[in-house]
Amino acid sequence: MLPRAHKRTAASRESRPNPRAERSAARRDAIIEAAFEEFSARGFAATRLDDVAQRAGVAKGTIYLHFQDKEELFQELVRSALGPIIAQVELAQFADAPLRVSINQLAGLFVREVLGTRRKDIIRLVISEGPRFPKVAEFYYSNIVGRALAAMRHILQRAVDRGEIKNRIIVRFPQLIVAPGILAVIWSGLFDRFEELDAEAMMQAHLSLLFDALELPAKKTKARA
Amino acid sequence: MLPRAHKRTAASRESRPNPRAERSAARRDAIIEAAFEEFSARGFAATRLDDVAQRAGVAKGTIYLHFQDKEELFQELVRSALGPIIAQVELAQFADAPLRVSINQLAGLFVREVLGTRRKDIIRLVISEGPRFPKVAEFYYSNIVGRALAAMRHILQRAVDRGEIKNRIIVRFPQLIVAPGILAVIWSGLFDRFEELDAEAMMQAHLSLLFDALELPAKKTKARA
DNA sequence: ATATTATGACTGACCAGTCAGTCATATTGA
DNA sequence: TCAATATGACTGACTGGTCAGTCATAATAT
Repeated sequence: MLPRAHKRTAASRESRPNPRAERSAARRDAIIEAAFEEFSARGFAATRLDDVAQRAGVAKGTIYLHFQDKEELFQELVRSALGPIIAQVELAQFADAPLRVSINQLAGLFVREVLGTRRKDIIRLVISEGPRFPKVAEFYYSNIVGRALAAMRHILQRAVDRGEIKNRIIVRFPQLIVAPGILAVIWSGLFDRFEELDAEAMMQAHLSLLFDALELPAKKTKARA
Repeated sequence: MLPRAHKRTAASRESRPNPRAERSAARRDAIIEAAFEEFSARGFAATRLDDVAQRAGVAKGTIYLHFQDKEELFQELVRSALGPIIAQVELAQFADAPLRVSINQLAGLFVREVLGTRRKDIIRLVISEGPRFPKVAEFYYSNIVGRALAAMRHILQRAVDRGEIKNRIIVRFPQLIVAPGILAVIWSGLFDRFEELDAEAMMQAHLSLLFDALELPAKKTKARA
């Protein structure tokens, strides 16, 4: 929910720089920011709202003025982090560019806006906690994953129609395009201290291999028992 | 509480030598099995050892006869689930087979022994909880991920040497081979109810595309700002 | 008999969520 | 303009419940 910009009474004065509502919104943001740090570091169950409050410089009760309960705080955190990129996700499909350009654009968006920011920690959170928070999983699927897949299918189908690519299997599994990105997100949290992984270079290599393969005619599938 | 049923009636004893050690081991296994169910469903922090005990048909104190504490139980759970496949991981590299055969073998191992079993839930657990349990992450890296990567690099390097593949970028990023498998593990927990994903078919498609691409000569990399 | 293993009631720490009270700011009225 | 009054955002001590880990006691095996 985005109940920002409350009632603005009739003669809404635009001059006032610091009305109550503004202060209040700032606190809400501070709480979400603090919740992000704590939830990322400890996971949902192990996070103490006392710590969130302290980090936000706020009393615990204040959290409950802005959020129903711990779970709603978590959901709002995910919403507010992912909301801003939702629009961008669907943009790529409308540009009538060649396949490589369109896909590189989407991949670039992912590398820049997710892997390159703390949003990757949000993705990790969704992966970790999502199964226990149907609302979060649904929001994430409806607003990000589902749309991104649809956009990619659209782009890919167009490329097939144009004859840019010969192998249509990728239209069935557009997930293959982003899989290394997901792996990179997971890797960064788990294994970076054992072995560094250059996510952008890997993504680059991946797309380059993939495009090469897609331009070849599809082979017959081997029958499998 | 569930049926206790622990009073081995005098008659039952003559059949086999049921030494204490055997009974004890069986209980340990039951506890680990129960812990698996509970940890998978709720995550580490939200799992109650009371529930684990009940599910295992054991009193809570019994858990502490086998494991130091909750964390050790969790670690042992991961160990015991992943242990059996460690050996297999390194086997593939010694067979002197063509690339496609070797890699398909590894991929088959993954699909069969991980995606096809409840081990995928263990992987999910490691992904979710690993960042907060360095011991688990390290065990997983040292015994599974690291070895698998090394084995794959070995196989791939040999294929390069033989001229089976022309593009050596994959030697640098063998992660690209398994990325869709990881995505499938995550997908199954989060999004299966919105959109089914045929992991094996996707893996098949992926490897087929990848092999095709690898047989082509590498192109020049585009310089990037 | 007695050593080993199992039990489950118990303890103490911990923490989400509450609510009576405070106080800075806004509104009103003269 | 500036008390007097109203508002509601904010506070933090408190409650009720939960749960990891303990240990005195009981069951069982040898």
